[in-house]
Amino acid sequence: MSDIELNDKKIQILEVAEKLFSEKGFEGTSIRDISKEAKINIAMVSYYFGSKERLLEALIFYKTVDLKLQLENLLNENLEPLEKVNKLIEIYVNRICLNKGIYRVLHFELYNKKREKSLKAFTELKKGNLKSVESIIKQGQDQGVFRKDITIPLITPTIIGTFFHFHMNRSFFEELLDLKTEEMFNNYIKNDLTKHIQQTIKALLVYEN
Amino acid sequence: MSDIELNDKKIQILEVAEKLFSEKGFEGTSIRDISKEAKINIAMVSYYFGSKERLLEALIFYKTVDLKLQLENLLNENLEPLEKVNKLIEIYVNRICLNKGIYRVLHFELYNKKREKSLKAFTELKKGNLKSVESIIKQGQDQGVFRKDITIPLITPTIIGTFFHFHMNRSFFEELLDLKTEEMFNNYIKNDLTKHIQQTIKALLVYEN
DNA sequence: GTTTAAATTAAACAAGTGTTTAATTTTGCA
DNA sequence: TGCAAAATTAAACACTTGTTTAATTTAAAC
Repeated sequence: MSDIELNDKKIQILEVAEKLFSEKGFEGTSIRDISKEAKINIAMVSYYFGSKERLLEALIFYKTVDLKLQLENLLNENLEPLEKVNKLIEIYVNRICLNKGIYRVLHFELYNKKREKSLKAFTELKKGNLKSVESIIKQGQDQGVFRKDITIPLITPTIIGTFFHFHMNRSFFEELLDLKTEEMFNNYIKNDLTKHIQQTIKALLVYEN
Repeated sequence: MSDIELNDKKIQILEVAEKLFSEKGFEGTSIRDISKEAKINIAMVSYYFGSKERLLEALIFYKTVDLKLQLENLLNENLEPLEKVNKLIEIYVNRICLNKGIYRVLHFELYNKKREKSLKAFTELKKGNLKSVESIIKQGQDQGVFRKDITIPLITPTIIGTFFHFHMNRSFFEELLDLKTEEMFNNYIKNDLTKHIQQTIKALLVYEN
C-alpha cells in the first residue's frame, strides 16, 4: 500500500492518533493506546505506516495539506484589505479550532527534536502562509490604508499566538469566563476571541501616531 | 529532607530536569536521562523528590514562585499607565526568556492531563497575574488614556501568545530573519519582538475609532 | 471453487521505563 | 575517635514500550 493513499482504516488510525497525541503528547501515547481506541490490532500501525515516527509524519501531512490552498484562494477574492485581514484571522482561528489537536502536536513535537522530514514540511507550510499574509498587507499598504512601519512576519505570531495561548489555557478561561459547556466555549472563540484578535490587528495596522 | 528546602543537589536536579523536559517533554525524558546529565545516581531523584511526578511539581513551584512578586512591585511604581504596560510586557518577555524551558513544560504537560496539584498552582499564578494586569489597565482607563471597550483577560494571551509562538517556531524565524547566533536571536527578542508587542498593545489600548 | 494477495491476529522480542531495596560510603556532631 | 544520620550506590523489580514474527482469516480475481 502506498504511503500517500489513505483508505478508511488508515484515516481512522490518523484521527485517533491526532486525538491522543494532542491529549497526551507523542511520547505519552503508546501504540497500544491508539490500537485500543481505534479498535485495531497493535501490529496494524506498523503494518500501515511502518513505525510510530512515520505515523506522525503521515498525520502532519494529512492535516496540513489543504490550508495552503485555502489561503491562496483568499488572495484572489475581491475584498477590501481590512476585510481580507479579518477573513484571514477567521480562517486561522477556524482551522486551528477544527484541527484542535494537530497544532499542539506540530508545535511541541517538532520543537527541539530531530524529526527532519516532518519539520521540513511544516516549515514549507509556514513559508507559504507568510507569503499570503505579506501579499495581503502590502496590498493594503499600497492603497494607503495600512501603515508601513510594521514587521509583517510578526503579525502571524500575534494572531495564532493569541488564539493558541487562549486554547492552551482552556480550563483557566473556562472558569474565569464561566464557559460551562463545550458550545459556550466554542462560541466565545468564534465571537469574542476572534473579535479581539481582529480588533488588535486592525489597531496595529491602521493606527496613526 | 523537607519538600520545600532546596539544597545544591536538589537545585542541580531541577535545572537539568527543566532543560530536558523542555527539550524532550516530560514523558520523553527518563530519570536515567536526568541522572546522566546531572551526574547523579538514578535513585537520587526518588530519594529527593519521591517520584518523577513530584519532581515536576517541585520544578513548577521552584520556577514560578517569584513572578507574582515582580508584578506586584510594578503596580506600586510611579509610572504613566502606558509606561507600566510597556514595562509589564518587558517583564513577561524577559521572564519567559530567562526560564526558557519551564513555560513550554507548564503549557504542555499541564494541558489535558491529571496533574491536579501542579495545575492548581499554575492556575493561582495566572489569576494573580490577571489581577495585576486588570489593575494597571483600569488605572489607565480611569485617567482617560485607555479605551474601555477591550476585553482585559485577552490582553495577556496576546502578549504571551505572540512571544510564545515566536519562540516555539524559533528555527523558522532564525532562518527567515537571518539570526545566525544565539546572541542575535536574543537581541531580536529584546528589541524588535518586544517593540512589536508593545506597539500592538498600545494600538489596541489607545486606538480611537 | 480454487488461488493469490491483503488484512488481521496473538505471541514473542529486546530494550527501556519508574521505583525499591539493601548495602556501602560520606558526613556532621558529641 | 566513635557513632548515628544522611547520602550514594549497584542491582533488581515488575511493567510498558515499539516492533517483528509466523500463523490465520478475509477478500478479490480468475
